[in-house]
Amino acid sequence: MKVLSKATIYGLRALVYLASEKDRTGYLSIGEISEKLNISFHFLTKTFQTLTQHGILESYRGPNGGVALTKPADQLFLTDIVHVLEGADFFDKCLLGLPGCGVEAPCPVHDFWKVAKAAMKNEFDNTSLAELGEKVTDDRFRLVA
Amino acid sequence: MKVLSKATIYGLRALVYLASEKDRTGYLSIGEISEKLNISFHFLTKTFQTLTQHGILESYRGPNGGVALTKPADQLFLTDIVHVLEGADFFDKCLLGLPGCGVEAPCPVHDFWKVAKAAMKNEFDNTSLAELGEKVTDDRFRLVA
DNA sequence: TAGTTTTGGGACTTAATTGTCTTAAATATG
DNA sequence: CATATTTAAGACAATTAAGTCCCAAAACTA
Ligand code: FES
Ligand code: FES
Repeated sequence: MKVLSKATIYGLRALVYLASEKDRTGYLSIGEISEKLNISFHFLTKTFQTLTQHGILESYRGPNGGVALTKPADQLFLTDIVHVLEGADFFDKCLLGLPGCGVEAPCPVHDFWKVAKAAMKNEFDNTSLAELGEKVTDDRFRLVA
Repeated sequence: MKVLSKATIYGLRALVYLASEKDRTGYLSIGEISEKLNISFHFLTKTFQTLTQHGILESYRGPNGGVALTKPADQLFLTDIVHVLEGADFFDKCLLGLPGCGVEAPCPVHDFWKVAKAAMKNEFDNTSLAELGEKVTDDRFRLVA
């Protein structure tokens, strides 16, 4: 069950890492993050550019530059990130790929899919980067294979 | 939120169509199904071959040939189809793409993802093609755009 | 048997995703 | 000002997913 693209997965892992290092002041370089998380530097850079353009991250160039969250991690939720990286219609898709789920006539799996989607959206809406970052800081949860 | 591949989506739509036409005896041709559902004939044929090879469908060649469910539609569940078309590990994937979800150390979203996955698996386990086919027969649910 | 219909299987093409690389722009330091 | 560091931007390559096509094999019809 592949729900998220690689770009989103890497972006999310990197953002959680950023949140988990909240004690460190200033910017964290993409080089460090990609190395620690074992993600391709260039690929992560592209994803981070998207996040910067959409106001999730701010970036700074040059020595001691890098990226930082634009807001406190407890004000950034999974839904925010997923909407940027997967599109605003992320939670509006028909399980059978038909257009207009919830708008046009439902497909035969709509009844339960609607419920499943709503439950997932609710979790994404209420899960902050801060919450996830703490779990990593506490070291009982992994961010890398 | 793209959960299923096109092959699975088409296969599923076609199987539900098959279940919805349960009054018709004998085989239904792939040509008819692909036409009614607006699916590429050749692409659907490939997916049907996979389903035939895995005992979900039986096929018959020649005039009046086609495909038919191997079992009554109330004995075929979404999980069966998805396991054939998406792989046996469909419900065992980490949301963040890490290997060994539920086996190795959990990632920070594991707690809620585990629950969401289990809920979905439960629905897939208990939803039969018969149930979905009926909804289509009753004509309040669509299988095509 | 010849011809038609239908699935089977594989080669092939196209499109999307994923990953790599190169160069430019901004910033800091000496 | 020259050089090093770091993100920005986009070209390019590799891989995977999606879709098309051709011909063989099986079965029926006449
Ligand atoms: S219409 Fe298919 S899930 Fe809503
Ligand atoms: S380990 Fe990531 S969801 Fe289970």
